[in-house]
Amino acid sequence: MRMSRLLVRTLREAPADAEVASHQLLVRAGYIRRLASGVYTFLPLGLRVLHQVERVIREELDAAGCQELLLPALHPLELWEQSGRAALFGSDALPAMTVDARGGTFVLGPTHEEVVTVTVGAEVDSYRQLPLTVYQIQVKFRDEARPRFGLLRTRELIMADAYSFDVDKDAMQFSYRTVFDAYLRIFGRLGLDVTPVEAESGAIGGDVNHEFMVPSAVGEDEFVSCPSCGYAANVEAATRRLPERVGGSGAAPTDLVEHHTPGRSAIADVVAYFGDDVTAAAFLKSMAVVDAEGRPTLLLVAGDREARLPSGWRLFDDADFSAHSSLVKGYIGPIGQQADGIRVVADLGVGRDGSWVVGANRADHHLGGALLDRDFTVDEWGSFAQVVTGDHCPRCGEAVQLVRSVEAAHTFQLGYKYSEVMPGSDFVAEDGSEAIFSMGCYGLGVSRLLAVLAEEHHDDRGLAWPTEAAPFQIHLAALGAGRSPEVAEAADRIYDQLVAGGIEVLYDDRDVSPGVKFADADLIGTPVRLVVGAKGLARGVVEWRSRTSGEERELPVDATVSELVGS
RNA sequence: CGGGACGUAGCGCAGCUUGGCAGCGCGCCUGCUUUGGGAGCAGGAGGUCGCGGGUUCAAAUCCCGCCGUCCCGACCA
Repeated sequence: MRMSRLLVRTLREAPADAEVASHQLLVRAGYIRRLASGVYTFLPLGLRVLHQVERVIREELDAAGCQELLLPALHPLELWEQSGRAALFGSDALPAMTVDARGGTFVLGPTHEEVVTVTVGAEVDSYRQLPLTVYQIQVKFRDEARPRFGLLRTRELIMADAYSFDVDKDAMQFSYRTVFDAYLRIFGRLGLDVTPVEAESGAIGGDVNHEFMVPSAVGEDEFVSCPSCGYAANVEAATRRLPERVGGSGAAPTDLVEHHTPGRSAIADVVAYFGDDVTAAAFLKSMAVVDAEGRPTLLLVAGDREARLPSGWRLFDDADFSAHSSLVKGYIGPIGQQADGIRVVADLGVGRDGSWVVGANRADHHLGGALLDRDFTVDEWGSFAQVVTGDHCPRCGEAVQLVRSVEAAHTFQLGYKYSEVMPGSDFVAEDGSEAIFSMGCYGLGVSRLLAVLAEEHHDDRGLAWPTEAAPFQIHLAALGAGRSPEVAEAADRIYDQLVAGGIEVLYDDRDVSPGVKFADADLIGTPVRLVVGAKGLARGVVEWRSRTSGEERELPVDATVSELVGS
């Protein structure tokens, strides 16, 4: 590609709406442009990187035995009603993406489990056709409340999503592992340091699932990592263990004392009421929730910890509160809850010795001196506090640390979640009985990967793409070609021969000063820069330079092409 | 959805407090000179000052409403 013809304009300054390095550089180097908040155009350079990433994905998924297809981006709303997710997505997200057209109401597809299940279900009638894993690379739409950081969090995004169909759970787990491994190879080839972590499944559903995390300061996720045993889990799913108890505190039992605490329902406010002698750790945070089975539950966590709501649990809404008069919003406490049919579950940390300050279940009042087992009881113990750095690994007990990261992919063992609700998911099993698919699904954020790659591979001068993702392999710059026919002739010849040799070359044939060419080459970030100039030509060489390492070599003019094409 | 900030030429910004000819740098066009790390000189084009309303002799500037954009939080398939 001759740069004089390429649709690219590099910017010396980043636009004011770009906050993080990846966003600034992708815009400055002319890869992307914003059309609306969270909606981006891929200019030719950006599209080339996108195609490179897609190529790696296709090669690895194809090699793993997956088949590519393309599902519609527009889904009949009925499909979402059949799966029950139209309601699950709530009152705003899905309706915001519905389109009324002649022929019905459609949804701008946010994800494709429903469509793929009915599609494959219509084609597969026998176990002989299984196992089967299909994938697509497709645009998805999400009613993103807050688009952020350029391509990292958008309302329209490109995703590679695979779906496996198997005869039973064991076979599904084998397929899961196959795609899982393919994803690891994809990230490896793209030069990304990825950690698979245990995660919550959210609205996709299913049992076992993993997020593929790339550690990054701009990440919106955090995962818990154990340097000792390798345990890794999203903070939303991570659990901890308490160290062995060495003995009771010996603290004397205290009396239950009522305190008048009007308007102080937040822990920090109550702590302020008590002053310096009591810390947040002495308060019992009591949250009214509905657990995954729909049971009204009181969740207890020490006041200095954040609670972690397991998947499927939700906070009380106003209707729940009016149905349970024993729970007074803002002044909830555990005392006597079982009598009102409320199950009490507590984080392990609540098992410590000593007294607690608790809500009095009476407006504007708290109780001090509450003791476990004397004043309140716990029906079930677990790890319900959000894990923090220094907590103990649930597997090996060593101290864990938190790692900020970007979620690059998410894989799920769905099992029968979709096949039992979507029509056509049945097939005849080997023994002649009727069975339904055991499924897995695997999403990889393709457009987001551009941001992650740019974030991880850049310096203060610009981007520095890994070879597999680079828009071009070689950036060829001719210096002063306008006043030196020899330079122009040599550069043209090298360009033609490199292209003939199958190498993707960006040829800077523009009539601009050397400084501009060097600066643009650094900004655009092609792995190798070749410079043809009068200086080098006089000594019979062209200059080779690595964008990432800065290494420089001189190649004989006549051997340049053969050396580069050969390697 | 809650909190905050911003909106002036393609990009980055000043001007607004105290109302009075719409500016600067980069980029763009023409010419000449220059040419190994974002060149110099000369000339030029480009604006509904986000939109609507109000106050005023006069509004980029003051007031009201709306829209858009970014940041923090909530949410996140």
